[in-house]
Amino acid sequence: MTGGNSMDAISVRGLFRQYQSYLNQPITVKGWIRTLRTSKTFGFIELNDGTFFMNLQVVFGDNLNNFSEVAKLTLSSAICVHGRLVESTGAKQPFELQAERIGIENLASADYPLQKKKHSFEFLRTIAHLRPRTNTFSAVFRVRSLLAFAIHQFFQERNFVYVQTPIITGSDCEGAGEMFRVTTLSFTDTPRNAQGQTDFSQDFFGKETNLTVSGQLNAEAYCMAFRNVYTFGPTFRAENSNTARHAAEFWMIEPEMAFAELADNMHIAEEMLKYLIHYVLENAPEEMAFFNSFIEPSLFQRLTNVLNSEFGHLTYTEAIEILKKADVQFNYSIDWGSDLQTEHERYLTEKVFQKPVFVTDYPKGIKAFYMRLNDDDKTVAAMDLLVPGVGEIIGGSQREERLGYLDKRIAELGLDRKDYEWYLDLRKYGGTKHAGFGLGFERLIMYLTGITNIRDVISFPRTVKSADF
RNA sequence: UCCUCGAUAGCUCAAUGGUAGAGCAUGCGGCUGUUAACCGCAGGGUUGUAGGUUCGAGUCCUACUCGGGGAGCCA
Repeated sequence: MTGGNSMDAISVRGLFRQYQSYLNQPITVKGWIRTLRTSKTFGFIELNDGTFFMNLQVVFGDNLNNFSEVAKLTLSSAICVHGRLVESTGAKQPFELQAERIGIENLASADYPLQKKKHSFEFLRTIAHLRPRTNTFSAVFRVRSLLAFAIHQFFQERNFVYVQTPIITGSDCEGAGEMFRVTTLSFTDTPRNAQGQTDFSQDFFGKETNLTVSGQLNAEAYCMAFRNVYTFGPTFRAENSNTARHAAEFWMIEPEMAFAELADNMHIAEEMLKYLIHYVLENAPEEMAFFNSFIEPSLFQRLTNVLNSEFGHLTYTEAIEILKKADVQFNYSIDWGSDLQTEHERYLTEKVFQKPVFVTDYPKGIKAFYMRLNDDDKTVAAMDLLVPGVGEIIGGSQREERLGYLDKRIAELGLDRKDYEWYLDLRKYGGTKHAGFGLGFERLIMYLTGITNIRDVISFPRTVKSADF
């Protein structure tokens, strides 16, 4: 075989998964030097080939024709090792590669910024192009990849149809936050209409367009054709949010189910979260063990607790009663009608329930227009899933399927009915009960890994005042 | 956007208003089984930026920039 790809080399993952079958065999491995230790006539290399979280220990001696060169290899140099796999006498690994030839593919510059020590997450963010080579980020991004796959698998197993909704949206009616404008108009010579305003009729799409803040409304259209659908894609919010839980660009999963009510919605959300926890524990045991040891010491306990317990349920009104009786001094007052503050949510999920908890039936005044009005005429069939540590990880609702009610709600809020014509059509033509929710993909990763800053679960994070790399 | 803390060597951090240091990393040397190896020596600085106070500023004051934590908004 020609070329230098991994096709003709054994993967470190393969070795770790079944090293017995390679013992005392000659093998070739290609990878990067994570760390190297030498003595006068021998040395050790910890080699990472990208396929596995753990490193392969390579032992080399002065029988190598380029021993002195190898002994001076810098961290992150790329090498090709040919040798024999043997059982290790060291305590920390069951096997090691006794090198017979080491080819040097690239000698890394000595000023390689990652050292054999712990680095702060803040520093690593400044070298986001190199940080995937660290243990932590190697673990985070392999888990992220597995979770993305698991989400598809979860929904596909249940015959949900994956819908790719548009990233550029022409409707300004999604109401989920500030939007990023998409335009080809000149900023120095902006076309104006008779009123002196920007003339978007001359823009690329002939109208004002933005990056999507949610695929939900589009997903509802496909829901009414395929019954159960989900979206999984990037989402953009131009909010000036400076927190560890917000990014300007993030990924969201939005299932939407026809003939479903709020209870079905919560049921699938709980089932999904448990499925995903189970999946990563099963398929990324080394990575999860690393998180449990170095990122959040009680991670396994917490996740096991989630797997083994029923999620809590309470209505917004019940939550208000609990908070009023709470033996805690809150900074924000508790009044029926105002939204729950972070401190309230944390109290509920971390102190009262100590597990994920659904809060349902919020006052209509603090929720979106499309949520289904309850019979009390005061609350809507909304649900937020609060989890310890991260806060709100899921927000969803049963949608208002009754044309008259939706019409009335749009009028009440002073929205322009014209903008919702197609959305109202969905009710006109066979509209059924339906429900769905949005899951923040990064918040999910944070919850399952114990990483506390969203910037550390996105490859190249985009946040306020920061779009490097 | 608000509150709060911070910015000193490549990294992590010290330094009563009075000569800017250490550990790690890097370079060189030593070491026959290491595990963030170990031991010795060396190089490495416009103390975030711009002003100000002072005989003298890393240190005090003002503004700005960037970053951490918290809040709002949300996923």
